[in-house]
Amino acid sequence: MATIYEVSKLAGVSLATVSRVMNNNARVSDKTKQKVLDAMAELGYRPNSIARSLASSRSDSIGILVSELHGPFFGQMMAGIESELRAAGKHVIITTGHSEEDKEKDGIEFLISRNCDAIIAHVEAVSDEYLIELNEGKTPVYLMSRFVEELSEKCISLDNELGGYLATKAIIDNGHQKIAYIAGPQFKADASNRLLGHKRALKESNIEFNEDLFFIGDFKETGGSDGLRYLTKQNEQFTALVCANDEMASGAMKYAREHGFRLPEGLSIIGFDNVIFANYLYPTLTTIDNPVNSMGHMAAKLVLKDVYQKKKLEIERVFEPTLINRHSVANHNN
Amino acid sequence: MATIYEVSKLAGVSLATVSRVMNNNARVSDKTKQKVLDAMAELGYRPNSIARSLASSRSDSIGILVSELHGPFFGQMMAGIESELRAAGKHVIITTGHSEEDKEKDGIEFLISRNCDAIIAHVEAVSDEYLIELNEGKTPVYLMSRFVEELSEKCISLDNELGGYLATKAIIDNGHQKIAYIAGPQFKADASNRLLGHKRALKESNIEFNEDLFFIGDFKETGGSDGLRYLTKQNEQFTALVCANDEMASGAMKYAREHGFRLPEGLSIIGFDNVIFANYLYPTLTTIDNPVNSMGHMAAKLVLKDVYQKKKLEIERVFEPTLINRHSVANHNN
DNA sequence: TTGAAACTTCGTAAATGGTGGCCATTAATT
DNA sequence: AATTAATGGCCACCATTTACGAAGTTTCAA
Repeated sequence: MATIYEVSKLAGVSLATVSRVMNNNARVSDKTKQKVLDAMAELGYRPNSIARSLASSRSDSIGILVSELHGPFFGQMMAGIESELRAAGKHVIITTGHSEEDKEKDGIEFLISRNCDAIIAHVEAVSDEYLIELNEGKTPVYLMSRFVEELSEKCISLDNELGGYLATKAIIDNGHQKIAYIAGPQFKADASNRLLGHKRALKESNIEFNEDLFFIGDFKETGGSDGLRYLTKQNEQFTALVCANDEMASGAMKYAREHGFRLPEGLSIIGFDNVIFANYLYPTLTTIDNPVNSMGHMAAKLVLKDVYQKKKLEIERVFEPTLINRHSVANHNN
Repeated sequence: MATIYEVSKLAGVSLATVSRVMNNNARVSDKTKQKVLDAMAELGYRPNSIARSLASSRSDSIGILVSELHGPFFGQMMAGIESELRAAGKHVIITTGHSEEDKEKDGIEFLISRNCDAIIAHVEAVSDEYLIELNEGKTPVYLMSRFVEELSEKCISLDNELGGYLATKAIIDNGHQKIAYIAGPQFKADASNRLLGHKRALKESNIEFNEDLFFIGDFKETGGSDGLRYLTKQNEQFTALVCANDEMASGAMKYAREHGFRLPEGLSIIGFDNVIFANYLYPTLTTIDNPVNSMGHMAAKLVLKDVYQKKKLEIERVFEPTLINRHSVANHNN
């Protein structure tokens, strides 16, 4: 690969001038500029971004840490971040944390060691303290779907409590009283906040929270099927099932259909997240919209504003979930 | 952040010795080694992988280029690659090409400029010639889901023609004769090969390919719904619809249900890819399994073998698709 | 017992491919 | 002639790797 040195030689200018042309941060006459560009083209020169980054301690790349690379949730999130940043000429370096503390830390340290200009992380296993300390380092860290008081300026989050409330409220408004709940892993803040919202909605309608109608799943399809199997064995009737995410809802729907429930007449189900395929399930899934893609865009904008000094960007840090009515909830009123 | 220099000072040894301890590629006495390790721990030292990469022109990271970050297909692919590489202590840098030539090239050049030790790319828009030339550079490039004769050693691909054949064959075996086809964008090799397979199956059963029962979609849900709308307006009867991927199949199913088709009695639909949610559609989607996750693992193994000299890995370069029978195809025999 | 060969262990310094500050030089403008 | 714009030339610097070679230590045959 050609180096800047060869370019300068071919163009008959100095190293500094080539660097100036590349970064166009200093005045260079059009004529010399053209000579340099021609030389670059002729040599097929591509700046070595590693060397560049080492010398300037910038990298024009942003690290992203997600729990998993697959699944509709993270896909939408990454896509949102990437498209916004790419439009601004920045690149993205993605790695995973698998919701395990060690791996999350490892991933973050990798991103830091790659001189990322900023990190956007969706972390679930590391502590708030760790994140606070991390933020004192030279690489700013932004958090997706997590709210840490001390870092409130750097969090893009969803009001999960409100979402949990809206889901259960929608069920209650349709006349249900016996309501089961399949939660997500409680160490995840999203999951525990959704549960809080669920409890608030119950309380507001004077429905008692019933431990026998409660199951903690894994946020995957199996969590939904396992959960529903467990719940049906508790000798407690219920007409509706609130699932803490759509994947568990789809698992529950499948299990329900295979075990003779009529949907939604026999069992109403509501999900959370409004992932793409919620609209393709049968019956189409009533759920709570989680605007992850927009949140990804917003996180990227926040980085552009803070780190790259793009001034006039409007930042919105807390997103509100909304109810998406489809056909998986039956009306039991009248 | 502490540097190697500070570590060497604290440990009372030279820079080189610290480097040796880090890479343990040269003999260092246990005593000095311990001193160095202690100093590292005390300073919380983390090697700067950028500097390291510049000096050694290795990076222990592999570039991945996918078309999109979202969607079940790429998610599974990335996850497969990443988990295999991570287990080997390598990191992954992901970027996107959006199926556009410029962006794909840009992405590849970014990865090269980041000193990736290898690139695993799922590219659709760039030409074979470009890829061949690319491979003469110092960064080896591996191709996912694409077969280029000259680079056959570096391609992990699916026999899409066979898959296309199997799908249509399955439909024909169920007694269908009037078969519509919604293809993917024909500049994508996957899509055009699947179509070839479809035509082969038709020919084998002496069914003529009918232009009025053919639509080119975008590989997304809209492609399926738009396609089915178009097809129903052609005044040609058909009892089965072959879709070149599951997402279009789901779009078609939705459109069909909304327009009064009974599934699968009124219209049989088969997909391709066997993405996660195919199993959650209603009716569950009969489709062709595309083992992307395994292919991702295999691509990673290939890199480990070629680039990092892990010898005893078994490599399988061409994967065979298989038919997954579920409930979206009705039997019209007898 | 001894001394040279062989091997360990570790330091020095160059190299990696750029950035960016400073000052000097040259050319164009006023 | 003085000012200003457009370069060139130099050099320190970024954090690390790695050839080279200099000590120090072992081994072993004479």
